[in-house]
Formats: sequence, structure tokens, C-alpha cells
Amino acid sequence: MSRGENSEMAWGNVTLADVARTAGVSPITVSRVLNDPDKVKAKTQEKVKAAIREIGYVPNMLAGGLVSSKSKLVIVLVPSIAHRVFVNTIQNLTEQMSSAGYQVLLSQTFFENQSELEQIETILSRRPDAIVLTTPLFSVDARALLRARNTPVVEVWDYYDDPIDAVVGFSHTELGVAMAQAMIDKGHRRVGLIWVDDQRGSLRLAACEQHLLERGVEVTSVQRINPPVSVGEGRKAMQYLIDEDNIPTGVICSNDLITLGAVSALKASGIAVPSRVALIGFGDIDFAAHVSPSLSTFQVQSTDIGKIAAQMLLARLEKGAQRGTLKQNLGFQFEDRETS
Amino acid sequence: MSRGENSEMAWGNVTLADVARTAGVSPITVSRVLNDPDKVKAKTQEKVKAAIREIGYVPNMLAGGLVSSKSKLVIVLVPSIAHRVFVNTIQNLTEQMSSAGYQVLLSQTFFENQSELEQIETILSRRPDAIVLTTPLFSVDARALLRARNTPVVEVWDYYDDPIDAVVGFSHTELGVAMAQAMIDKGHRRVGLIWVDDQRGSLRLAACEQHLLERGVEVTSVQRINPPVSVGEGRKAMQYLIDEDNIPTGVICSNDLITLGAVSALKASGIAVPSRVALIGFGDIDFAAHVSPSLSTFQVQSTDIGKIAAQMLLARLEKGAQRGTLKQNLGFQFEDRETS
DNA sequence: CTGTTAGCGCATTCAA
DNA sequence: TTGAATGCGCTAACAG
Repeated sequence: MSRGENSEMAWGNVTLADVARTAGVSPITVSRVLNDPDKVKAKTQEKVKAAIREIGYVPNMLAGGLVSSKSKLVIVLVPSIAHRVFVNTIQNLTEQMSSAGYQVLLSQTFFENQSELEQIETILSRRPDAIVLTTPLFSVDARALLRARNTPVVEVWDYYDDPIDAVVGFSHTELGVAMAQAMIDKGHRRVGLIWVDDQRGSLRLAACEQHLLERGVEVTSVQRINPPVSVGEGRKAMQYLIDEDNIPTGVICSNDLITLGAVSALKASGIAVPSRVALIGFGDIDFAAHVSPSLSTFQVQSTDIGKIAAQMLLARLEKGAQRGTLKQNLGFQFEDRETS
Repeated sequence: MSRGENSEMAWGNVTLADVARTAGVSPITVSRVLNDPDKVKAKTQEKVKAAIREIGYVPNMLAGGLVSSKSKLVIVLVPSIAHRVFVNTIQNLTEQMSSAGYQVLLSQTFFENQSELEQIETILSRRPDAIVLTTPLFSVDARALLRARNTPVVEVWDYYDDPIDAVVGFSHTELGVAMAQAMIDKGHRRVGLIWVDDQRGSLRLAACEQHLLERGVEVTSVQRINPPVSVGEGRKAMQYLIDEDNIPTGVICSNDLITLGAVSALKASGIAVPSRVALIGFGDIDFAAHVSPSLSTFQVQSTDIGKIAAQMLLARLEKGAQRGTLKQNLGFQFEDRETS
């Protein structure tokens, strides 16, 4: 069966060659009109563009990418889009990369039965020009695979010594210590912890708990919550603390949504915030300042992380920056609001 | 320069042919081990798998997709990942499609200077096996482009007569009427509206306002908010209503985040909810039942939408279902909580 | 169960 | 400024 018969039924049927035939030029001229228009005379361009519109041509980037080894695709791995904390980072990253001509697609990860290695392989099989990790990669195999390739990788919302490639964010260990210290500075000597037990969260928790103990603060209880984070779980965990009958004067929450749930549990029991129990969270999600009481929380420069990640990507992709040379620690800051 | 020299520096350098050479078989045998293992003897499979591990081969789906016309890729268009309402839908859809061997990637849309048509073209250029739209497509060109192709398309969170292909969700017009009627049923005769002015929101708003007026209810004020939706904007809008000195007894909000902001504005002014002002929202976001007061809202079966969308996709992709034959209206229901 | 041949749609390289 | 030849890495179709 020759091309053309049955053509409405096929998959990606209209090709660059069809455009070339319609416009009366060679295929490579069409390619140039799309990728490098300056090299084609204005009149020819118009002919070609008319032909493209006429037959409804849409480029096939599988074919283009195959031969050029460039996909103009950036894949961002996120644990789940329910994680509000990454929204601004991703928004900004996407805008910057779009402007530079890259398509950004998000891949939700690690909530199913695929291993990290398999997930990274699946991502790599699309041959993206770059990969952004918002979530830490613990599998040795998966890290080795990424190290063995040239695909630029930016890890965001993290900062540590030996990144796969580029990294921009903050140290979770430093943050854990700072959360503990903020409670101590407010004068609390009996503190509870409510923590979502994901990988980075555990880092913060360990650092936080250790710092409290080192400073002689009593840790009355550690409530661990399985991801995904939710307000309801925060509420339940706070209820536990209340029911334990050894209510601390301060509670550190691993996440603002947890804090929100904790506030609602305390309200329901008629316990005053912050006079009877003070709360400190993390993330400064968009409405943290707008609920009542407004949430005291540690804020990171989510938007800046996205912007800088995009700069790092472009440096690696287009400015010849070497692997492993781009690292930035942006830190964090305490927003002292009504719950503390 | 022959392949192999400098091989660590190349892009997707290890090929299926390399695996074949290492394992001492033909390329097609390697391909079969990966795509159709039953057709290969167990012993050969092991040889091949060992070779794959040895040289760190990762398949190139650009090449595979190019020849097979199958990408095993589903692209989901979302307005922004900040839209919490789609989370459950996408989560479920992703799980189902992953289990069926498809990769689901999300594309954030329409917050930049690209037209709908260009965005759809960019998506199609990756040759996904299917496309999911969580956001309505108004551009005639963009719709025509999708109609002209065979790529299955499922529109979710919507229901109307003439979908591009498959559709599962609910009617925004019906919902607008139902929101109005819920206020009327509670006995309110003076109602304010706070609405995020996106495309579907406008449909709901028009239907809602018309129904109120038809029933002789006074619409004291319509506050329109530009997307993206945020709690802060909801608070501001409610503050306007308060300052206008013609405070209604009921306020219908286009979104639960708006309701949350409205509650906080009312609290700040010492106005009791719901006795002085009642609030009804839409979306039933995850914490709607867990904040205080809990939010009265219209709920849609977000999870079911995802599950059914996946079924529709698989029916179109693998079960020969015809374009335009899959349509489902799941409706919505009122969750009468503490703000009304 | 395994291999051979051919070509998917496009951009690179060189030539005109 | 435009074109011809070539091959990217892989799988469909057929043969053995």
C-alpha cells in the first residue's frame, strides 16, 4: 500500500517530504524554514509556510531528535503534583526554559511499584536534553546511570557535596537545626514533632531532633506520617499528642499542611495557639500567611530555585558549562507569624 | 571517528546494535527481548540481558517510536500544577496508564505567550499515543488540528455534546445552576459571587447568575478574579464585599481556595460564618473538610474521572473503540458542611 | 526460535 | 540560497 491511500487513518502521516512536494522545494529547505529560517529566502519561506498550513503538517520530533541528537525536551521529575512546595519552582523553570525554546514535561514518580532505576531508564529512553530532579535519588544504580551519561541533571531543593551534576537549593540538615533553634529561641523546653517521613524529611527530622536533645530540650513525642502529606493526617497526629496527656508547649511540623491540620485539632480541643501550644512549619505554601492564625514557617526561595535551575540548565546545554561545576546554596528564612 | 572512541562523551551512544554484538546475537533478537520476550528462548534472553547490563544500554524510544508509530506516551495538558482540583484525577489516570505500560507526562499550558494551536502542535510533535485535556480548548484551529488526527483525545472535567473525541466529567452549566439553587434552598435572597474568571468558570458563573436572577434573588455583587486562583485573592474579594456596605447573606465562590480566603476575611472583620454570611464553594479540595469551619462545597468524582479517562484511553488505544463514541456525565454532589 | 532486509522522518555534511 | 546523499537507532515483515 503506497503512502497517500488511507492517509487520514495513519498516525503521523503528513511528512516534511509532503510539504516539500506541495511547495515545490526539497525537503531540506522545509527543514531550514522550520529550524534555521535565516538561511532561506523570504519568498521561499512563504511558499513553504503556505504548504505547511495547507496540508496540516506537524513536525515529527522523534525523527528530528533521532538524527540531531537534540530533543528540546526537559523532563522534570516530581514526587507528585500534590506537592505544593514545588509549584513556584516548576512554574518559573518552565517559563524560563520555554522562552529558550525547550518544552518542559513533568513526570510523577515513586508512587508506584517501579524502581528508581526503571523510572530513570524510562525518562532517559525519551532522550531529553536535560533532567531536573525535585526529589532525591537514593538508588545507587539510578545515580550511577545518570552519572554515566552526559545528559545535564539539575537537582533542586537540595544542597550537598557530591551532586550528580548541578544542584541548587538548601541543606536539609541545616534546616532541621534551624527549626529546632527557632523553637528554643521562643523559650520552649518541651517540644513535640510531627513529621512526614519522606526521604528528605527524615534528614531534617534527624537534625532537628538531635539539636533539640543537644540543647537539653525534652522531645515529648515524635509522630511520623506516611506520605503523601495531608491536612487530615496532620490533624490526626496532633490529636495523638493531645490525647497523650503530655502536651508540649511547642510543636514542629515538617510541612505547612501538617501545621494547618494541627491548628484545626488544637482549635477543636479548645487549646489556644500559640499561647498554650506554638507551631512552626516548613514550606510557606501560598496560603500560609492568609489563614487564621497565619502559619509560622520556614520559607525557601522556591521561585529563585526555579530561575537558577533554568540558568544552570542553559549554561550546561548552550554555554559549555562542565558537569559538576554548578552548585548554589540559597538557604532559607524564618517567617515568624501567628502560630509561634 | 568510529563509534566507540570517545564513547563516554556522546549523547545516547550505546545502541541496540552494541548489545547485539556483545551478546553475539542479531539486533532484532535484542529488540524482541525488550518488547516481546516470549518469542525468545530463555537462555538467549539471559545472554542479552547480561549484555544490556554490562554496557549500560538504555533503549532509544525516539528510534523505536519512529519506526513502530507507537510511543507508549500519554501527554496530559494541565493549566498549571497549582490547580489542586485535578490532582486525584491525574494521580489515578497515571497509575492506570502506567500499569498498562504507558508513560504519562504532564504539560503545563496557557500561562505564557504561546497560542493554544502552537501548544497542541508542540505536544503532537512528540507523537504521543494519546492526549488528555484537563483544560478546555477554545481555539478553533487547535480543535481542528486534533480532529484531523487520529491521536485519541480525552477531555476530562467537562461534558458537552460535541467533544473532540472522548469526554468524561460533568456539565459546568448544570453545576452553576446547582450552586445557585443550593443557596436558594438555604433561604438566601441576597447573594454575592466571587469568581475566578477562567474559561469554564465563566460558564458556571453565567449559569449561576442567571438562575439566581430568574428566581428573583438579588445579586449584590460579582467579584471577578484573574487566574491563577489563590487564597489571598479570595480574601481580598471578600473584603470588597464587606467594604461595599451591602453585605449579602450568602456568597458563592467559584473555588474552595476562594472560600478559604473569604472565611479569613470574614473572621478578620468579626462577621460570623455561616449565621451572618454563608459560603458555598466548589472543588472539595483535600482539606476542605479539615479546616475550621469546614467548607461547604460541590464535589465531583475527581478520582473516578481519572479512572474512567484511563479506561477510555485504553479502549481507544487497544480495544478498537471508535473516535467520538465514549462519553460519560458523572455529575456532582453538594457537601453541606459548616460554612453554609 | 532467530536472522535479513528495508525504511520510518528527519538533519547533517558536503556540493552546487 | 538550495539540493543530494547518507544514516540516526530501531522494528515490521518476511524468511529460514
